[in-house]
Amino acid sequence: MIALADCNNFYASCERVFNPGLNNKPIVVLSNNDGCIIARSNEAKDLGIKMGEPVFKVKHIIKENNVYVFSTNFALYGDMSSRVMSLLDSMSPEIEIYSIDEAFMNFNGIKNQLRVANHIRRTIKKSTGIPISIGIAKTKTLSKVANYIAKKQMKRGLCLLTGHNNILKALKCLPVSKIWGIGSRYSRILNGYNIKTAYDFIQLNEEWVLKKMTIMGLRIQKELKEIPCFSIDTNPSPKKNICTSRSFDGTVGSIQLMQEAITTHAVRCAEKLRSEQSCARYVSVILKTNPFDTLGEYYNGYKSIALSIPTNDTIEIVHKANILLKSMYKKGLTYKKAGVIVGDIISENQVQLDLFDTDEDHIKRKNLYGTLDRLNQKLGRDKIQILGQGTNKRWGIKQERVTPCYTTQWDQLLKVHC
DNA sequence: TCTGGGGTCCTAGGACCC
DNA sequence: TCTGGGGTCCTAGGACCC
Repeated sequence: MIALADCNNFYASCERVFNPGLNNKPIVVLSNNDGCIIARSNEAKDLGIKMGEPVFKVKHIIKENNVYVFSTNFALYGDMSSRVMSLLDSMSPEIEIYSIDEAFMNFNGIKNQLRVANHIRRTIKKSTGIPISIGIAKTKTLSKVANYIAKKQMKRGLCLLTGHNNILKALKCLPVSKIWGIGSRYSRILNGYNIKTAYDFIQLNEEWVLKKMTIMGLRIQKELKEIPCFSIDTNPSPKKNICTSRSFDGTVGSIQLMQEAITTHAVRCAEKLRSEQSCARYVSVILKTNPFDTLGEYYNGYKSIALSIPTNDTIEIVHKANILLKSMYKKGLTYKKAGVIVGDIISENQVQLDLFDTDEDHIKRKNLYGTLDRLNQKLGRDKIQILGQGTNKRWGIKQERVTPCYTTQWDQLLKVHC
């Protein structure tokens, strides 16, 4: 059995912890630049304020009802999250932290599951001030359903969803759009076939689901039919890419301002890489014009570039990001959003060393063979050899292929090579 | 006037190799 | 000169989540 613990209205609840006078009052938390609503207390939900709605559309509701408005404070939310998660961890044999405010717990073999869940709930509330709901069921997707019921019906924030008939009954009341993994797009498609509820969805032919909704859709369907397809991942794999991006407070046209933004984001990416003790093999820059400006040209640029060596070095990442920016930037356009992605992330102490170069003259200048000699000397063994030349398919550049080399002496290698 | 940020997974199709 | 198919890697884009 799987239990899903989900903090209620997490960001709003965090603000309340430090200001109990806000209890029972409507609260909203806003996104960057105070543009969108990203969290609401129950009172704010009751006023009809929707998730993700732009603030200007609900300004009148906020004013008329004295809704308390907060800008995001991610340092606070992150800290509160760690406290909640470490408590959950201490009370459960296995947990998977799924997001800032959610965790799956392995409840296999636990007797009196509702009583245990209730104990967890009360402990979290007492120790952190954060209210949580817990849904328990046989699969992850069903535990999501159980959690939805726990919140909806205010059953003390608990729901144990077992028994075939009970499950079917619950699925009959659940709109397809509320199923975990089925978003607005698939909901619209399913509704078009008159599939309105989760119950309707599980009646569908499996081949049809596979064809229309890929393997993910089929797994979701099986999970709703009590066949587990997603297991608890207690040791999540490291990130595959890291992104830092922001919308501007308005639009930006000048290349200088864009460079400042890209540089800031690139620096942040490098910091995140180092804090994870990782290196990235490519840098991407994203530029977006204002998608709501129907008159302007919509340009969603996305480009990548190989780094000569996997790196987490700030200077190198900033440099590459700015080169990309210059190649993508179009004069005359104004941009609404800019970002930097670093990807193909590998662990810092398990670096596969490839030597790339963009043209043969450059290789000669850098004296690749000399570099290799020094590298091999440094490593204390004659291990890295040039295997041949070729065009790197991924990046479309000429490349000297060398023996892959896994090393923990990353700092030294960088110093020697650069 | 004002519309979030940070991720993951899957697939189709092209390029390339043998 | 023309012709083939399977496997794999890679990219772009779509869909989703919180």
